Amino acid sequence: MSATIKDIAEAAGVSAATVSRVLGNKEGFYSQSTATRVRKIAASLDYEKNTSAVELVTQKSHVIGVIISATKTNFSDKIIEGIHAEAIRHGLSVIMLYAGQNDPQLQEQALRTLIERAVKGILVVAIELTDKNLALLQDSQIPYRFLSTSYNSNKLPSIASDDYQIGYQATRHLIERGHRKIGLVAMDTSGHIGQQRVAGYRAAMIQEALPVKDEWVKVGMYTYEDGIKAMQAFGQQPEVTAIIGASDLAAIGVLNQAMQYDIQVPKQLAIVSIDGTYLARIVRPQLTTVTQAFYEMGTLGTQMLLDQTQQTISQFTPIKIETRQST
Amino acid sequence: MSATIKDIAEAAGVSAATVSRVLGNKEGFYSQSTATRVRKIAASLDYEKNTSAVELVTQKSHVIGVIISATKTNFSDKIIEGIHAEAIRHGLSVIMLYAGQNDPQLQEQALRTLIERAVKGILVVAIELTDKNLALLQDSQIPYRFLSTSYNSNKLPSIASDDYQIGYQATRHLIERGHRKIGLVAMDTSGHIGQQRVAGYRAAMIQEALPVKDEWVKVGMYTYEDGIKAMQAFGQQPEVTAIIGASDLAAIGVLNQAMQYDIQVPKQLAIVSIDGTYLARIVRPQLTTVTQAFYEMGTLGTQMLLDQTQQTISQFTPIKIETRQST
DNA sequence: CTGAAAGCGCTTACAG
DNA sequence: CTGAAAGCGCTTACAG
Repeated sequence: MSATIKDIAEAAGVSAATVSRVLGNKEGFYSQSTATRVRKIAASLDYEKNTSAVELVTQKSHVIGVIISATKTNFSDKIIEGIHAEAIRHGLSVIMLYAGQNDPQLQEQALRTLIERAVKGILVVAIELTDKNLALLQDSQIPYRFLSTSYNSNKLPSIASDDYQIGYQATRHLIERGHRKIGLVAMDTSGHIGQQRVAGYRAAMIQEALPVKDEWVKVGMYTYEDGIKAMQAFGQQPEVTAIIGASDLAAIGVLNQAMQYDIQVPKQLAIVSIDGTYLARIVRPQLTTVTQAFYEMGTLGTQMLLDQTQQTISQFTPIKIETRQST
Repeated sequence: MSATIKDIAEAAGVSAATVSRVLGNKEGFYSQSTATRVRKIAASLDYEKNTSAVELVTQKSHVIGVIISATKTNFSDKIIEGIHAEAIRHGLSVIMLYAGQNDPQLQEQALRTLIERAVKGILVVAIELTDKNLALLQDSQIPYRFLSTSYNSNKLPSIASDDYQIGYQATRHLIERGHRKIGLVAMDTSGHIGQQRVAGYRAAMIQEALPVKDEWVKVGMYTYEDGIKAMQAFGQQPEVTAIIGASDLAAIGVLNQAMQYDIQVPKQLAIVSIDGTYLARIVRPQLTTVTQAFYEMGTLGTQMLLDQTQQTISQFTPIKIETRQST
C-alpha cells in the first residue's frame, strides 16, 4: 500500500539503512547530496513512517496513556488540556481511554490496552483503581501517576490538591465572614478526597469551638443533583447560614434550589464551591470558589511522569480562594 | 523485560506458533490440554502481547484517531463520549489529539501522528482542515469522517446537524411567540455552519415578510464573551425583543448581560440558545434550546467510519427545540 | 559516509 | 493438532 523505506532505497539507489539514517536525521551518518535526494523521493512517494515498526525495533514508545472517568466532572477538561500541552512539548502523543468510575472491568481493559501498547507512561485521572488493577499497573513496570486522586494516603505518586486544606480554607473563609453554622454538601466520604475535606472542615470548626451537627454534612457524588437534594434536605428554613458545595456543579444545585425556595444568596445563605471552573463565573450570583490548579496538575503530572528521578514523589498543586458574589 | 511469546513457548515445551494460536484463540488449531497449559504459563509470566508487533505483522490497527479542537466548546465532550462508547463496542481504542482551531501546523502534526500509526479511521471533530491538510488526510487512504462540521458543502463525509434548520427553527419558535425583531448573536459567519444558520434565520424571517436589519446579526466565535459583547452592543434598550445565541455559552453571555441591564428574561427579551448541553438547564432562567444530538454524532460517526460501504455518505443527526423558561 | 545483516515480537500459509 | 520458516518495516552495531 503505502511506500516503505525499501521503495525509497530502491528509487534512490541506496540501501534501506541509509534511508533510515537520513529520515531519522542521524547527522554525520550521511552526505548532504544523498540526504536531499532521499528526502525528495520520500516526499514524492508520500512516505509516512510506520510507527509500529519503529516502536517494535526501538523498544520504546512515544505515547503516554491517560485513563479518565466516563462520568467525568467538568474539571478533567483542564487537566487533559494540560497533559496535551506538555505532551506536545515533548513530541509525544496521547492516547486516552475512558473507564467508568467504579467499573473494575473497564479499568482493566483500559490498563491492558495501554500496557500492551507499551506506552511511555500512564496517567490516571480522577479514578481510584481497585487493588487488583493497581497491581496490574505496577507489575507492568510502566511509570504511572495519579492526577487529582490523592488516594491510599499518598503512598502512590500523585499530583493533586491538598484536600484537607480545601475543606479547611473554605470553612475559614465562611467563619471569617461571621458564619457559625456551616453545611458541607455532596461530598463522597467513601473516598480519600471527601474524607480529607470533611476533616479540614471539622478542624476549622473545632478551632473556633463551633459545633458540627451530623446533618450538616450531606454526602453525595459531587453532582448537580446531589446539590439540589442536599438543599431540599436542609429545607426552606435551613438551620445553616452557609453551605460548601463539593464541586461547582453541586454548589450550583444548592444555589438553584435555594432560589427556588426564595432564599437570598448570599444574604440569607452564603455558598462556597470547590473547583473554580468557568461554571462558577457564568451563574448569577457568581460563586465564591476554592479554585484548584487543574491545568497545572496536567502539565506538572506529565513532567514528573517523564522525569525518571521524580517517579515516586507526590506533590500538591496550589489552591486559592476566589471571592465572588455568593459570600 | 516483559515476557514474550518465545518465553512461554520454551516454558511450555511447544513452538511460538502454537502459543500464538492459543493466545489468539484460533480455535481448532490447538488441543485443549496445550491450551490450558499455555494459558497458565502466560498468566504466571504476566505476559502482555506487544501491540506494535501485532500491528506490524497483521498490517492493521485497532485504534481510531480523533482530532479535536483545543479551544473546544463544551459540546465536544458528548461527541467524544459517543465515540468511545462505540469504539469499546467494537473492541477498539481511541487515540485523541488536540489541534488548534486554526493552526495548520498543529493540524498537520496531529494528522501525521495518526497516519504514521496507520489507524483504522480518523474522526475530525468540530475542526475545519486547511486544503493542504485535507489533501494529506485523503492521500493517506485512511477512512475519515467529519463530525459537527458540515463544511465544504457536504462534499466530504460528515455527521452533523442541519445548520440551516437550526437557524430556521430557532427563528420560527420565536416568531410563533409573537416576536418580529429578532437578533442572532456570536455566530462565526466565516464558516459554513454560521452561514447556514444565518441563511435559515433569514429564510424564516422572509417567509413572514419580516425585515432583518444588518445590526441584528452580530458575528463572533460562539463564546461566552461574544454573547456579552453582543448584548452590550444591543444596549440597555435593545431594538430586538428576542435573541438567538450561537451556543449555550454565548446565550448565557447574552442572558447575564441582559440581567446586568435589568432587562427581564423572557418578559422583555426572549433568548434561544443553540446546542442544548446541560449548561442550558443549570442557569436561571433555564434556556430554551435548539438541542443537537451530540452523543449520536459520536456513535453514528464511528459506526459509519467503520462501515466500508457507507464511507462517502453524509448524514444529519436530528435536532429538537426544548422549550424552557427563557422564551 | 555507506551497506549487509541481524533482530524487534508476532502471525500465518505451508507441510506434515 | 503442531512446527519450521518467512516476513511485517524499521534501526543499529559492525565492518569497511
